[in-house]
Amino acid sequence: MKIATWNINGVKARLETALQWLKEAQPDVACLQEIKSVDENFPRQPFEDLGYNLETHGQKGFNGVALLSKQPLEDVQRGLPGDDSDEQARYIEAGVSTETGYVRFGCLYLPNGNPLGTEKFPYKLAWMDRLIAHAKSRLSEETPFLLLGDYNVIPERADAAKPDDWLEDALFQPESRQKFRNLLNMGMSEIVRSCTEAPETYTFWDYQAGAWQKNNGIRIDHILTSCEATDLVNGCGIDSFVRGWEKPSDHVPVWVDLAA
DNA sequence: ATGCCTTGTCGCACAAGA
Repeated sequence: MKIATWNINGVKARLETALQWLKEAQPDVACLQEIKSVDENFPRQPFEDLGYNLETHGQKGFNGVALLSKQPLEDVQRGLPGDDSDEQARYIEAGVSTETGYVRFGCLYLPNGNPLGTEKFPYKLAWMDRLIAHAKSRLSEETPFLLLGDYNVIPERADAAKPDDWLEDALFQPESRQKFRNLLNMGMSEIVRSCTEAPETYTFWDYQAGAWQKNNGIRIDHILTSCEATDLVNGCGIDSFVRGWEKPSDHVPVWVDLAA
């Protein structure tokens, strides 16, 4: 099965682009971020017409995540545990039954954290602590589990075309990168890096200053897998061609193919 | 050094993104 993640930057603005990509890429599961829609206004019908089951966790104007799946979505969980006062819609999790068992996946939109010096950066770090705690709980189940999404973290210098431009940015702070590594040190695998060592592998290009044309990108959309999920990985990819389409998102889809 | 674009909200500009 093919599981993809994509920050679409607005489901209404991206509707035709998203449908076109789904028809071409044919993911079994798609994790969408930044839907920027409340649940009741999400354009469900065109996705359902393509054969997808759909679960959303939205809010007005900003953020918002959604899951699409050709198989029924089971045990849907909205919101990241650990802070009942957090009203930002940034996490949704569910599972699907396959011929070989059960695969569970979390779709995340990790806080940006900029600008530094405001309450936004500690919110990002606290959110990452909650993600680490939740991952620890899920990993203890010793079943195939994936965390896919827009992490808003540049893990290494090689993950930015111009790493020095990001030194004062929340995406590349030592604290952000350390907490990302904490997830890996718990035993999760970062799939794209383990599938390819190709240089200039990015998932985001700013709309401004011709970043796409200059390939001035960063790699911030990631797929992390539990050991049990890592064992199932057949391959992965980045659909960077979507960035060259009309009316693109500034992010592109990233996917993993599982023997499940 | 700043803005460069884009989206959504709602108003005819602004916040937020990264």
